[in-house]
Amino acid sequence: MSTDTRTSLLNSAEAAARARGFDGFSYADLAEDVGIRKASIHHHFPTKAALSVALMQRYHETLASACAEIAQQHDTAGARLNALVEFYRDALKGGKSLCLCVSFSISRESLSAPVITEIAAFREMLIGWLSAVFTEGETDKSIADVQDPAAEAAAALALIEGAQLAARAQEDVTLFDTSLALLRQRLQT
Amino acid sequence: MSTDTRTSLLNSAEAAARARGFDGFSYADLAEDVGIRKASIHHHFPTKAALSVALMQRYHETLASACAEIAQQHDTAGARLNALVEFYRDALKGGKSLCLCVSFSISRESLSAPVITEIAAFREMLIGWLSAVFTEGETDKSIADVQDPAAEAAAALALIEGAQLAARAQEDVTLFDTSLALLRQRLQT
DNA sequence: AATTACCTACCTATTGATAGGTAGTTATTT
DNA sequence: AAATAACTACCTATCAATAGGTAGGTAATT
Repeated sequence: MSTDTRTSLLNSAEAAARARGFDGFSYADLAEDVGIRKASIHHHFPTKAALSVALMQRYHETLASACAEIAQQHDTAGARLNALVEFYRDALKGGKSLCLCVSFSISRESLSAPVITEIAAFREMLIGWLSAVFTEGETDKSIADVQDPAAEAAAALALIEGAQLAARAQEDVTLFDTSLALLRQRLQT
Repeated sequence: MSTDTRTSLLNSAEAAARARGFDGFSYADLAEDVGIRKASIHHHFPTKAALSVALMQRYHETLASACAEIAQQHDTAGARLNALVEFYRDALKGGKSLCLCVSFSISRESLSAPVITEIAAFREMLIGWLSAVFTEGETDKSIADVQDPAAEAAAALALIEGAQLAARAQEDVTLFDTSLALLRQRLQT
């Protein structure tokens, strides 16, 4: 069975939002991309606000799963953090796309309350995961010079998202790598 | 003499762009804010593209001046980097505003070529300044554990911009401070 | 006489959203 | 088994609001 329309719409909207931001894509864009009429999108998502909530929720779930899978596939903290960095690097799509959370944050004033709540929940999930990784990295010595895990987690997330932004600013993935060189150096994979 | 209209327009546009992104403000918004008619804006800036170029150029100059002033007012590298961090913290406006370069980067596809060039120039200026600061911090020992200055500069910029983004995502300045705690710890001010 | 800085009045294209209709499928009743 | 009812997934046509931009005029300054 091919992808159902609802999923196709979410896929198209996610790609558009991550490439152009919340105010940078329209129902007309999605309609053309998916191959149905603009008005028909409202059958699946009554408003753009509802669409963005669904988008953010799915993104949250996807990343929570990805984190869980990473934790399962790698047995040292250094390898896990490295895998998350790789995940974010792939998400860049060569400097053309950002983390959905980042591109939504810029248009914060255009977002509905549930989306804002969902963004906070997403960030807390990631910070929590990173915090656990740093705690573990201190124990298993697979991350060098670990300070307070909570501070490390907040800094790591800011660094990764900032590195994505650097790459996006000039559409050049190598800027992501340059920005993350020092963090990667600390990791034993 | 009160501020001339052109400057008022730039001020209003800069605040709007930093709070809502490039696609998040319109000539109608500016007109209302500044107190002239929408069509009159075209007298000062023929197109939105021209306005955004002027915006980015002025921003570049402002920050270059700010960096120069910081270098003049502080005599250790640690104090200088700390001052830049403070500058970016103030620019946050309590988590409601971002660095213009950051909010423009998200809407990269909506921007004209000259703006993209200007963004690159702006980033190179800042990276250069930071690089010099780290080199100096290694010499005067006012920044702890300095690795390769170029890598440190790229990481510091990503971290600062990422920290801004964290604060913007939840409209909470303390997230900026949490993200930057480890960097600040390294600085002797 | 030009130039500057605004104005009114308008234009076209696009935005998200609505109303109302039509096939085709599924479930319920007779 | 046939008829009815409801639902799903789309459609066309249209809406008011807003987008950036243009034409042409006016009043003041240089």
